[in-house]
Amino acid sequence: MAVSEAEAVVMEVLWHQAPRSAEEILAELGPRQGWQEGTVKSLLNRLLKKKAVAAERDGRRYLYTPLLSREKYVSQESKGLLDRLFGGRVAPLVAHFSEQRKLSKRDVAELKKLLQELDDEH
Amino acid sequence: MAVSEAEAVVMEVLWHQAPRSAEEILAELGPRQGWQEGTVKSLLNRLLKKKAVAAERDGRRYLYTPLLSREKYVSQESKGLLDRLFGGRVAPLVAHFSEQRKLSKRDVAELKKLLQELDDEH
DNA sequence: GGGTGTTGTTTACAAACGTAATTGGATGCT
DNA sequence: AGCATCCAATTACGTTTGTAAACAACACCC
Repeated sequence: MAVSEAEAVVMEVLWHQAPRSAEEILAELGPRQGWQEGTVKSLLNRLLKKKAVAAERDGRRYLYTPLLSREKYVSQESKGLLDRLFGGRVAPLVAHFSEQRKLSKRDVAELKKLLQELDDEH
Repeated sequence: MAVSEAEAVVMEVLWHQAPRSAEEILAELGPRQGWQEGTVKSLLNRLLKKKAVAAERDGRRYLYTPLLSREKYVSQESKGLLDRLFGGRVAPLVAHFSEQRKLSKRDVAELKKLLQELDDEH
C-alpha cells in the first residue's frame, strides 16, 4: 500500500537517522509540523501496518527503523509523476522547469557536469 | 482545492481537446479506465465545484472546458515533488533518474541541446 | 500494593477520494 | 396529456487520510 504524504514526513525523519523512538520523532515533528503525540503514534502504526517501518523493543519503548528505503520511495514517486505528466521522459520534465525559470545557475552547472560524466563513461 | 488523480485523468481529456460533452469524455475514458457514466459525471461535478472546469450549455447537454491550464497543474505537481523530495532543486532530480538509468539516449541529447540553448541566450 | 507516569494500541471522526446508483428535470413521441 | 428518454444533479458508500483522544499495559515510587 502507498505511503501517504503525512506518513512520508515521518519517514524522512527516520531516513535521516534511525533507529529512533516515537518520542524523538515527536520532538522533531511536534514543533515543525504542529503535531500532537497521538498523531505521530498513529502515523507510526500505519507505517508499521504498511511494512514501511519495523519496530524493535528497547525496554519500555520501541525504536523504529525504515524498511522502505528513501531511494525506493523517491523512485516510485518520481516515476509516477514522470509517467503521469511527461510521458515517462526526463527531458520534457527539465524543459518544463527551464520554461518556468526554475533552473538555477547551480542546476545548470551540475547538469552539464552530469552529462559530461555520462559521456565519459564512454 | 487540489485536483485529485482521478480528476486529473478527466482534465487530461479536456486538455487534449475542449470543449467536450460528458458523453464524449465517457466514450474515451469508459474503455480506458473502466469507468461508468456516473463516475465521469461525478468527477466532472467535483471539477466544477473546484473551479477547474467550466460548463456551457449546449441544448440538452453541457460542454466542459478547462479553467485550470495544464501548464499550471503540471507546475504545481512538479514543484510539489521537487520541494518534497529534492530540496527544490532540479539537478538532484535529474541525477536521481540518471542513477536509475532512466535517461535515454534521446533524453541526453535533448538535455544537451537545452543547456546549449540556455547558454546561447547569453 | 495502589496511585502515577510513560509508552504503545485502539478507537474516533471529519474530510477527501474512488466509484457509482438514484433522483429529478427537461424533451420529445404518440 | 401521459409516458419514455436523456442528461445532469444529488445522494450513497466504502476506503484512505489527517488529526487526535481514549484506553490499556507496564514500570516505578512511597
